[in-house]
Amino acid sequence: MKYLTTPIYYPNDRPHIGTAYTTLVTDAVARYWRLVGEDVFAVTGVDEYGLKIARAAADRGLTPQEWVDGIVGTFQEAWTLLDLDYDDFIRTTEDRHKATVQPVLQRMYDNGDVYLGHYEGPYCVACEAYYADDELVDGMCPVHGRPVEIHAEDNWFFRWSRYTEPLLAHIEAHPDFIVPVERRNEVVGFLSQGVADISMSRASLDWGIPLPWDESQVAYVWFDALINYLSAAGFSDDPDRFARQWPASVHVVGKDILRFHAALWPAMLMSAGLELPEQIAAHGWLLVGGAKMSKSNATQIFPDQLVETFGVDGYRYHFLRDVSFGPDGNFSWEGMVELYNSDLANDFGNLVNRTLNLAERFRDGQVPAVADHDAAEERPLVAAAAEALQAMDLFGGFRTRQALEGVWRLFGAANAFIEATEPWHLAKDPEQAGRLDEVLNAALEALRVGAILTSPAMPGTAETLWSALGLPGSPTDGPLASTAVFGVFPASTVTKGGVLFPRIEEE
RNA sequence: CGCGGGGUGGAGCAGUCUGGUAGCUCGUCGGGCUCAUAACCCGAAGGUCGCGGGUUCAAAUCCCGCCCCCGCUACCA
Repeated sequence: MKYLTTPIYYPNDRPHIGTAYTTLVTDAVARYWRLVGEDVFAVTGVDEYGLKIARAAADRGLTPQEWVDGIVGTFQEAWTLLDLDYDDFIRTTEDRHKATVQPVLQRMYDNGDVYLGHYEGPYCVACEAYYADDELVDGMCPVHGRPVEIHAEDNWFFRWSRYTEPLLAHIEAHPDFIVPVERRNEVVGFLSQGVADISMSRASLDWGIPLPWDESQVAYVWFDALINYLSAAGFSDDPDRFARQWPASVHVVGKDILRFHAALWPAMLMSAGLELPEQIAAHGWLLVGGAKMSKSNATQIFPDQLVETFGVDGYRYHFLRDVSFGPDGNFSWEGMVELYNSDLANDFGNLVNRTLNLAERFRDGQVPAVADHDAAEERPLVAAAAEALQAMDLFGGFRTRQALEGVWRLFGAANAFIEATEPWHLAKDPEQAGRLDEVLNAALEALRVGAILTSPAMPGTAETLWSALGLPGSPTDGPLASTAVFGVFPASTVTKGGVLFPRIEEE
């Protein structure tokens, strides 16, 4: 059982390519596990409580619920646009979530990890937030440059400090708990400095989930948001499923929320007496022009702007292939065009086109099955297929880039194979008819395997290719280990169809 | 200040944890092919792996020091 999660996103704007990246990687990895034959449950959703949502709604004269109801659809539409599949979409305003948060927080309370404390400090009315003294700029709010007021409120605090050592021990004992390793080091460094207890409630806000022991306060957003992973696993409404599904296999997150997931969330779970997730996988940012995307500088890019030109699978391939999971990645239009033309139009698309064209032109689309593929010229192709299959394992470790590089080596081998065997010459010699059949069959077989191996990254294209090859079923039927092995392409009727990835010519 | 990340042929990156002929994509140059989306295949040139020291038979990789860039404040994955 593989239970994968994305963060639940803050629905105060439509998702940009960074938000989409997290969801895309999770989707591709989930598809990989399904292809392997694993039972998979993948969840995404939205985080609807908190100050910022309340403010955004108030700015528009709406209730928070009205506001989030209106915007949550833009997330689901974006995920649909990108062919991102999920088994559940959780909203923190749902009853099942409240029914999870309250008992979990109560367990933390009962465990003696919660106490009433006093929160006092500089407060910016415009931000509706407290600041630390050293965050102020000349005594003013760092955001608004306005004077701050000293506010005070009594809040409930979580004894985060109590879990510093147990967390470090857990990380030590589980090397893959936080990946990649540089992110793990970051968390270890953070914890080693010692953590302070953290305020877990807000008295001044009513847009949230009330604490069960003090209904005058609502849970601070992170203390309700993180618990979504339990809610979605069926904690409150499906105990049987919860028993199978928890702990989560992996929480996929961006590096900015790593600490909450790798340091706070496990502490909460320890306090509540629940198992820790097996892994937190944190990726870097997509930079634009070498800098973090920002709304204020209008450098945010949205998926639909790219899908228009590159198509859904062009989009998916680009981010899975061009970006390494751990470090920050640079996005540029020019780079995307280059990769698309090189990998999709030239290597893969053209291979499909030329292979199907050969089959149609010389065999009317009817290529017979042949005995086997042990001719000397076939061997590199067969080997490349086996290596590509092996490379797929890298998906499990989020190394989508390396996995796809491996798959592309199969396409390279197939292009070289066609070059080496020269079927267009074989076709001119009637005595070579049998050899031509073998060659075409092997080339088609490479495409069949390729369709399966590309399906986690490019599900639509994989299906299209599968149909063009005249094959029954679906490339995702799996399990991978038995379907994606080089054999003898079955007798079928292949049809050339249209060009999969038309070249993009820049003006 | 401190914490974290990064500095690898023209461009973008991998490799660093687990030292051992420096790898990939694009670009450039030369050749081949003509089934194909001016695509494909083969070959070549091009790097003192930020700088200086150290450990080692051997360092991009481990250790020490230094320089430069980015994040740690906002929108925000």
